[in-house]
Amino acid sequence: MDASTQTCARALLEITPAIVQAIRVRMRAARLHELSVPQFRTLAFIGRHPGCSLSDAAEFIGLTLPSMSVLINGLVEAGLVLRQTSLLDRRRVTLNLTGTGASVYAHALEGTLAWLSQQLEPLPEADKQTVLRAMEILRPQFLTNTDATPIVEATHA
Amino acid sequence: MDASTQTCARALLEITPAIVQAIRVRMRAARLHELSVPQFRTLAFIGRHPGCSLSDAAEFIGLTLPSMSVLINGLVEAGLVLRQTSLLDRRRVTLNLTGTGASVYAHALEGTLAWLSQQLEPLPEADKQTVLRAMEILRPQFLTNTDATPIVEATHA
DNA sequence: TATTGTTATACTCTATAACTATA
DNA sequence: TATAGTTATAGAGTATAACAATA
Repeated sequence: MDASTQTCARALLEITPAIVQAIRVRMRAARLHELSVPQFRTLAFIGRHPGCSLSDAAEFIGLTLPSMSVLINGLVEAGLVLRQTSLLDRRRVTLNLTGTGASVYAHALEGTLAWLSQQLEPLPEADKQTVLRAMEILRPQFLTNTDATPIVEATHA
Repeated sequence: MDASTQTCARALLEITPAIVQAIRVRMRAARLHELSVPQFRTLAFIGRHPGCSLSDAAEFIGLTLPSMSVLINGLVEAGLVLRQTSLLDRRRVTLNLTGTGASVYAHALEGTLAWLSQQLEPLPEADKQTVLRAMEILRPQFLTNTDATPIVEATHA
């Protein structure tokens, strides 16, 4: 293991949790949309993968199946997600955003992006490009399965 | 707000929570060191700022004072942190790592870094440099007060 | 028998509100 | 009166274990 890898890992371990904590604090403060970070990420995933299963979401988000089941339950009760038994395999569940879910997600995304953009705005253009490239580099290392889910039974009610 | 800022913000919002979730899962799986991500970050902060107060830690980590009080309580009970009343201002509390705390932190850091390095190792050298530079760019935007705490009453028992 | 998901239970994390002690 | 911290209480998030339904 070379030195640059270690240095890079150490920087990631120090900085990324601070960024996420800042996002969490901000999302909690903005009472407009009552979403936790995992709920937000789950809505995003379902939006990108209409008709996905519970397991798909759990694997992508990094939660156990029971935890995701509970999380989804909350989103269903809040009217943001539609959960239906799959017609092809009655063991499976089919997840879609409701109209409300899509708009709540869009609203939360907009608000969080606006705040995050404010934080980044003072940076020189070159720095923003560097950050963007870094994220693109890291994406495949940490986001598995981004587009592997078959799009079936999408209703997007 | 220009487009590159928005794009950059969107990428950060998508990728960093996934990285942190992966770190969380990994830290939980490695039962060697029973530390949550906030506990780990708090130990790191106290290690870098011996003799810091509860408020210092709370502000840096991004928790409320009661939440940090509870978190510290857990670390004290686990024998990782020494909490003493300040001699200069008896309202304040002075935090230091115990010997156990320092070694538990070092061990957790080592284990997590080893895993994280494995994830990064396949990347080309140039990409690692880009990621490292991105983290250095983001550090001052999201890590307040990194070195502002006066180092007093450090015992490091 | 294997797979998908849910329920039961418990523990951690975190917040707000109310309080104590010190300045 | 203001500040530093704790305690009380409650709610959300997550895990493991046990279960039910379907393939």
